[in-house]
Amino acid sequence: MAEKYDPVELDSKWQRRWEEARVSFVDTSDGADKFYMLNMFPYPSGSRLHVGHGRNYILGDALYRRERMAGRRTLNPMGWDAFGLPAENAAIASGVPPREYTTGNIGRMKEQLKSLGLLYDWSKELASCDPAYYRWNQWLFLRMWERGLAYRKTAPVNWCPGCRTVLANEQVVDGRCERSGDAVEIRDLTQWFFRITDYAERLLAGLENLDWPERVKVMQRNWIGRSEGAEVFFRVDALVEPIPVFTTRPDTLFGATFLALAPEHPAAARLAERSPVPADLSRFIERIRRTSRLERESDTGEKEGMDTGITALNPATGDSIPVWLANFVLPDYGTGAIMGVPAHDQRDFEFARRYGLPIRPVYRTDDREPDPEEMTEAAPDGGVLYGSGDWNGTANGPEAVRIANAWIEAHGLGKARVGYRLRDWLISRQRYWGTPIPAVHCPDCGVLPVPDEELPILLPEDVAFRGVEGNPLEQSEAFVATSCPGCGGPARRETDTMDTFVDSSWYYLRFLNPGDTSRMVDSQRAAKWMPVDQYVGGIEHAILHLLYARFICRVLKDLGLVSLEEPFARLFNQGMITKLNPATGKIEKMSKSRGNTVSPDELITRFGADTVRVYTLFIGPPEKESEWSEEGVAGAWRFLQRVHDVCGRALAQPGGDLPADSPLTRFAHRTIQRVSEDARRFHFHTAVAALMEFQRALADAMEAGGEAPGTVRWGAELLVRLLHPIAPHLTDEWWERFGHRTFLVDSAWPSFDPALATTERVTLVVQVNGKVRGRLDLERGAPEPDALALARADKKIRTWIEGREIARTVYVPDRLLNLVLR
RNA sequence: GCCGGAGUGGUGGAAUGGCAGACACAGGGGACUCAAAAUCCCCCGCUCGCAAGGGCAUGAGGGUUCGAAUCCCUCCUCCGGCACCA
Repeated sequence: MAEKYDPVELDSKWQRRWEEARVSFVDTSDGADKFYMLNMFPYPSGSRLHVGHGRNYILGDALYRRERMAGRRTLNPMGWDAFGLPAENAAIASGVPPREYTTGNIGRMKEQLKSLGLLYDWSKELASCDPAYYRWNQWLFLRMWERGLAYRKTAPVNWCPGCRTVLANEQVVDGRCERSGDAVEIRDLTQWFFRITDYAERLLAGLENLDWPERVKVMQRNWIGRSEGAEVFFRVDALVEPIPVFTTRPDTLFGATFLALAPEHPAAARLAERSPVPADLSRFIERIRRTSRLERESDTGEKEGMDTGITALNPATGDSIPVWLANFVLPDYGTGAIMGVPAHDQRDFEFARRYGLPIRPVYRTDDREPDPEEMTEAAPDGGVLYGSGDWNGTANGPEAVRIANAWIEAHGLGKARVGYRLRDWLISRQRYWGTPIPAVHCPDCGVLPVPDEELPILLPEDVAFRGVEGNPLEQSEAFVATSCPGCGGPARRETDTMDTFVDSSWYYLRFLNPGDTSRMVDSQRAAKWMPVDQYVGGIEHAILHLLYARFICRVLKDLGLVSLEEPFARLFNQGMITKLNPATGKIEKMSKSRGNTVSPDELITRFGADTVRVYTLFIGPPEKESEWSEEGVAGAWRFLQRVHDVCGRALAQPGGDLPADSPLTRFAHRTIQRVSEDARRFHFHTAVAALMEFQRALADAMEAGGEAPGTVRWGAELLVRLLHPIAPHLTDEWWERFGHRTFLVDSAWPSFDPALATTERVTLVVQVNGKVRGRLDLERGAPEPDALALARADKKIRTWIEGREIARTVYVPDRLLNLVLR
């Protein structure tokens, strides 16, 4: 009987050995056979990892080990997305300084990752809160500023009263702060932005050839939200300059019966002044502006507006049309002003009906002109243009838009234009724990960039958090007081810090030269190692992080630092782990706040890391969500016990030569094929199933005897090799006991002989009229006549075909014979 | 509302045009044991039948095909994303 399987001892033994041998170290100055594998770097939170987090890392490590065994020089680095609000909130709650808090969390989290047997190249570890890292955020910011890609503007912004900071649009979910859940207010503040909209077209085009999940690409496409149309100028009484309007339907220009501006529109206040009812309009503007984003968005049905009493000119018809202010016109999309075409736009229709504005159809079908009086909703697309001058008779569609655009341009009334839903990236945060923005405010010279030589602008560490209102950096006179880089006079530093998504938008490059003090990116190493070949992380980053990273990579390309636009060649999003929430009685995503977490720590102590890994990978297809089961863990444990046991018995067998052809060797080759294909698709759950079957076959063969000497031993060694990416500790142990002196990650992934990955005999399914009526055992590759003869002779099948004519046979060799009667 | 994805035993799931339910979990039975634990073996979709065997079954309905969980159409449900985007 083999000795007891003691996983805890094996865990510590092999984790120590791997670390001592620096088994995961990669020299990135050499790019030969490179494979860059990357898990999204985590935020080092104060709570322990649960098995839901574990899935991401275990999957990554299995892929990494498998890629190593396939012979690639695989880089698998890890770092820390270490800036962010929780550390600052902890400082406010408990007084622990953010750096101390963060450093402590990193230490604990690193130990936890190691306890799962994950092999990261820790020599490249980085943390975004390290000045050696964030100084390059500042450097990048300055380069972007020089190029007009970073700029300041006063804008109505999303303000989270709970976090006391501005949020990006992406961080507002259902009108609430994605982090704290507070209702978001609208405030006017001067903020720093990155001009991501300049890159909208390139970001959209780049999606085409990415090997990414389709759903993520679709989400990004929708987020960028490209639409083709035209910008048309409307002359307005009482204003000198015309109001530009963006429309995707320039072909309906003759049907525009009113103009509507967002209350936030720059011209709205001036229109109010010159209107017959200035006070009413001012109140309306104020009321809409103060409305929180939540209310304005939840208010989907209520379209509200106010007539300015001023008129504009429809440039196509020459008619006077009223100018309104309306709450459904968004200030930050298009031009913040629309032409209202009630006959052909549902929103405009509802607005026109509510306020009695004229409705003028411009498309008709089959000689029937729609009667505005009878319309209950905007007309559906279709028909041909009428009442539209030269455009009359054109069918609804792209051609009509083309004709309209040409006419508008020819008459100098506007131009064809592409609009995007995407808005510029607001990067200012009125918080402490982030990268200081390297700008200086001088009373004489204005806002000036910090000279490169002064970088990094260090975050002061002696700042008070408890009982402090506003941005803590403003409290630090030592930080704020400086001299102007222009005139040398007294000046004040910018106290906003950068959104932490800036940190995570280029860290994948920094793993190639983490300690480099002379430059942000090592272009030569980047040329050798980029792109990341396989990126693994949660679907929750489908838009934010992944879009920003693709943007910054393009900026770095334009700066000449890298030569590629797409940083992540392949992306994989693992599904969440769910579990019953005792509070709600529902199956929900595992999270600390829901109180339904399972800690890997206890499981590792009881069963060892390999059991946690096997079960996590076995639980289901990794791209889907899966429910955690305590009982399932025990099943994984039993499997590893059996592997241990079968290896123990195989050790007593003679080792040696490649075994001869036998049922077991054929099953083994088939298993290599299955596991290899499954691993390529990340389907470790079916790979584990195949290995469970193989383990059983091996044990049965041992029991039965009859295999040639050496075959069983060879099979056990094969089992250990195939199982290594999934259960590394147990398998490295047995690899050593079997007399090998290498680590399994440094051994070759087994290859199979296609001729042996099949059985010699096959079970042929015999169908009669498509229904299974029997099975035949015959030699692989048997010709159809042989199979047919056997089928006719079969007693069971005969009863089904007796006395009837076979009209047709369908024969799929080695699989199926279908007899179609009559 | 629009755009994606999914729906298979008691449960997680397998099979992506060719034997539906691999592999597990739970459950039932048995072996070993003084006993228990552990371990091992057998059974395990529904239904008719003593049995041999038959019928039904992959959310619902229809279609294509010799053959459909898989492809197509309509509908239902659930999950995710977006949502006055002009």
